[in-house]
Amino acid sequence: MSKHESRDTMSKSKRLLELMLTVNRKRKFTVKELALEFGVSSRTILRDLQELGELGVPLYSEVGPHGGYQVLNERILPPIAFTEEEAVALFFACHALRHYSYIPFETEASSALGKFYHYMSGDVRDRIDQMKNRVDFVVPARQAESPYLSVLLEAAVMQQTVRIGYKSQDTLSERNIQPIGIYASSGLWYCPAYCFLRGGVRLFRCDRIESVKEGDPVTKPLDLRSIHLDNWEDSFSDKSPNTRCRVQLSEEGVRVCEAELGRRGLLRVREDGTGWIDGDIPNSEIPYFARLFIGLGSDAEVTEPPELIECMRSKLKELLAKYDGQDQPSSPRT
Amino acid sequence: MSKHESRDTMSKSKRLLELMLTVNRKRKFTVKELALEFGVSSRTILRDLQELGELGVPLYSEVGPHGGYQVLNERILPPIAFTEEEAVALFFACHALRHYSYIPFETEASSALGKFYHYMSGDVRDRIDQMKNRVDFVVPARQAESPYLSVLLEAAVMQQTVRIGYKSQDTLSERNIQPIGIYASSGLWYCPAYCFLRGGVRLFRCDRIESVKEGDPVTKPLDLRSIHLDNWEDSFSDKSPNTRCRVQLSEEGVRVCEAELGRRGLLRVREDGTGWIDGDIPNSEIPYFARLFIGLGSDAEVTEPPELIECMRSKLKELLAKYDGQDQPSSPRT
DNA sequence: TATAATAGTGACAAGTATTGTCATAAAATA
DNA sequence: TATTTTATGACAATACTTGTCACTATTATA
Repeated sequence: MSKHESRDTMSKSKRLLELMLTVNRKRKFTVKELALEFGVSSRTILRDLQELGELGVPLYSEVGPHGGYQVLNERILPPIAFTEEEAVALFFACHALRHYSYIPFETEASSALGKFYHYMSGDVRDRIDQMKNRVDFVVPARQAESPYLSVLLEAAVMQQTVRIGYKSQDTLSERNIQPIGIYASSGLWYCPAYCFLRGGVRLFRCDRIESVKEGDPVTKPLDLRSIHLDNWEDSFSDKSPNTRCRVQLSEEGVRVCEAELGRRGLLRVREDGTGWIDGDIPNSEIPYFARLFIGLGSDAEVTEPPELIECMRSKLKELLAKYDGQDQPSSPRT
Repeated sequence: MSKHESRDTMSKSKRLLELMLTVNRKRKFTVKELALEFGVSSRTILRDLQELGELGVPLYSEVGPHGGYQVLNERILPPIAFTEEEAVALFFACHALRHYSYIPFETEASSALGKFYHYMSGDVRDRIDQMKNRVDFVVPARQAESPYLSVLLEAAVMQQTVRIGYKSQDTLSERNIQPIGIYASSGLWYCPAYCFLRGGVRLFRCDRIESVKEGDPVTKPLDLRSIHLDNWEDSFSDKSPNTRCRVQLSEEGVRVCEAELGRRGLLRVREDGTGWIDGDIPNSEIPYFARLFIGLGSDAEVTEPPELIECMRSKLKELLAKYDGQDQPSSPRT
């Protein structure tokens, strides 16, 4: 049963196009195979393949048993109809990626970008040239080193465990984890993962991962296929002791908190743009929140918990002591 | 002089491919025109065009003088060879755009994304499916409204002036500006522009632009073609009174400051990851910097200017008063 | 080493598709 | 109405495509 309409009465041009799609679907194939599928002789397929090669499809062949044709490395995308707006959007999406010094794809997107650009028709290209340095998506310039992104992503996709060396507050520890995924936020890469050391889901900062080895063969991977970036937080932070936290926020406060803890689902926003935080936070994060709300100044008003307020108070005192009654630093750095 | 090699001895298949490119370059054309260009008869071109139509190129024709063929709306990109890695990178670049609720392109990138996805061969698609919710580029979730992005961008590209209503610190003012470009940073859109009211380059936050009208016909556009996103800061902040600012930063402090003021060129980084700030800041921004460095706590150590330290001190005292000796808010909000 | 599987080339005849020409129609425009 | 343009049909000449056959070369494997 042929998937293609009337493959027996197909014109050469159409056959070539279909052939292009077919050889890209199956990367490896023999002449006879295609001849049967298309209902033409092997000789014809051979001629067609040669023509495809001249047209730019990178074909490679090997003779002998288990030999055959292969599409080298690259795939040909069939002709795609893009509107001008779409092409432009696509271009700038890729363009934005150039800000990331570390991305989990081995090939740089810039080569794809170049091809795209090269094949676009004249006036779209002109438009892009004009817009090129008039619109941008900025991410923080210098980013912490994260050389293991592709390994972590691969492990997440393949449901495998890896053994990482992780530096948290000057403590270097080694543990088996099974990554759930990776994401970039404010210039840093994060990796939520099941941690076999702690027996639960934890969030790791990729720049603090100092080494990645193959997973311990003893620790069997779990089935975490149903846990991914959109829902991993449900399985997170249920273990450590929590405290209820409530904070009133001004419009500006809402904006900052969205940037900082958008993914945690603690934040509620009123219609007028102001909002509040109400939810449980792990005790271990109290210092982090204290710093956040101090930075917000009058745009945040913490009402709970007392521990957080106390922590803020002590930090404030410390800072005040540092800057009070002096215009020179108390302990200059080297 | 034909751009194409041996157009007179071209096989039909090749001619069709070239034709596809040609009709997409010139969006409007007549049959006779193409016949001459390709060195074949009009009848042949007519037949070819019909075939192109059947192959999916959206052609439209009108008879009569000034009639002719048109490619409707969409462009066909010629077949492009992408490596698997490239295709994946391209996909995720577009995927990342979905976080932006406001982008300056009228068409959503998602439609381009859909087409891309649709035409990709099976196993690349599988790979993308598996990676889809395992890797992400996060930008702050809810973003301030910025409905005028495309107008501003258009004005920047076209070197035109626009008249905006701008809200800065509760003051609503109207002024003519000539946009230099737009960029997104930490969830907000910014628009550097020449401000005819202030007579210099200023930075505007797009969510504070309340209205955009056509530029005043009296204010003639300047030639700002040589000024764009990569260099506009050179023409910026030379007018307002500045003060030298010096701050020592820990590793963490460097990271935050890079995110906040990466584009200003004030920041220097040492090899060990720590760094310092040394440069002129406008006096008007002292409150902003005060808040920033208070938020950084012990990760920042301000040494200059005294005004900034004084500002921080007063803010600290205010905050301390707010949170001192109370566990309930002093003035609960409604 | 022999065998089978595979690509690759060349020649040729039969068949098929492509092309140009001519005729004609229809629509739009000036 | 004359002109420009798309659009369609018929037909013959030509060019291309295809299958078959014969043959070579390479490689893995029995």
